[in-house]
Amino acid sequence: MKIEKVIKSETKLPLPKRTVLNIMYTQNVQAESFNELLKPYELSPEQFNVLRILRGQKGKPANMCVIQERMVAKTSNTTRLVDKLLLKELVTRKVCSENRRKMDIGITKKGLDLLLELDPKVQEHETGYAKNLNETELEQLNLLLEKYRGE
Amino acid sequence: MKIEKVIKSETKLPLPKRTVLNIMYTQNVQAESFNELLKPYELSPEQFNVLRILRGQKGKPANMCVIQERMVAKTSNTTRLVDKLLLKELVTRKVCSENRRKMDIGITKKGLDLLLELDPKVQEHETGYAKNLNETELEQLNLLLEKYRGE
DNA sequence: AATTAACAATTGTATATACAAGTATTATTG
DNA sequence: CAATAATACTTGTATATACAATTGTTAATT
Repeated sequence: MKIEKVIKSETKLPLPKRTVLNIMYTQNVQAESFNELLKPYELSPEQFNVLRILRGQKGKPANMCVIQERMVAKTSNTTRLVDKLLLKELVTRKVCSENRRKMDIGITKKGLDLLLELDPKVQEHETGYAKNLNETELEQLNLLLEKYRGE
Repeated sequence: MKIEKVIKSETKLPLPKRTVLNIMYTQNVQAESFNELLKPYELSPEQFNVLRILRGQKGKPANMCVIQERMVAKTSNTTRLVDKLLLKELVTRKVCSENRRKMDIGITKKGLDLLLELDPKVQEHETGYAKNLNETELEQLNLLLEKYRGE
């Protein structure tokens, strides 16, 4: 669906505005379907993200600031995110022995099992969109987005 | 900046996941800078969006459901958004005479003036990103995003 | 015409997020 | 080595958002 149709605009938008909206809307669509996927598991996307970061640590616990810097959307409240995961017994938290200001956050067996269960569904979500483009187009899209951000 | 660097991943991500994250991150970057732009005016992006929709009506008032369907992110609470704008006297609200279930929302002079003041800054924000790509690339990006959504 | 269904908007509530201030610990510096 | 600064995390508070339930109004059905 063209973006003009999404926002019910009769006139064709100027290209810069069109692009801004297209990116915004695409992310919205993507996020929404991801949310649906997670809903039965009562995980928010951010909580899922934290779990995946922890698994990526391969046993080595992560500090709060490490988690924070690895998240796509740098949320301002990792503490409360981890609180929620603790309640569900998906992670562990203890004071870091080397630096008592820091916290060691680890993922539990239950957390790993949950991720394992989610893996195929997440994969499906990702490839579901990706299959709409061929490999060259996907590479192109990634390239254009990076260039667009201008970093 | 490559997306792997953003999330501090040492290994190259598979293309589908890479794309999902790239879209998410690009939207984040864009949204953040737009937020910065609006902050001095104490407007949230959603509030701004509503104002712009109302201006687009060219005098003709809009009902709640019209506003809702024109928003990029279909928020679940247009009422409270409009409440906020009312408090700032940027919009008016009265019961629709033809159908008393509906509300007629209009933009005030003050609202129009605010938009007028914002226009150049918003334009700058949009073209700021757009100038990182040439016109062909921009068209390409829009096309790929639409195709990616697969609608 | 009375009853039921559908529609448009609002309100309640629980949860999430943003931002600032606070606490505890470690590092720096005069 | 005491004082100050910096770091890592937590907490408070105000606002935002999601979702369900509610209210008031109009349309459809019997």
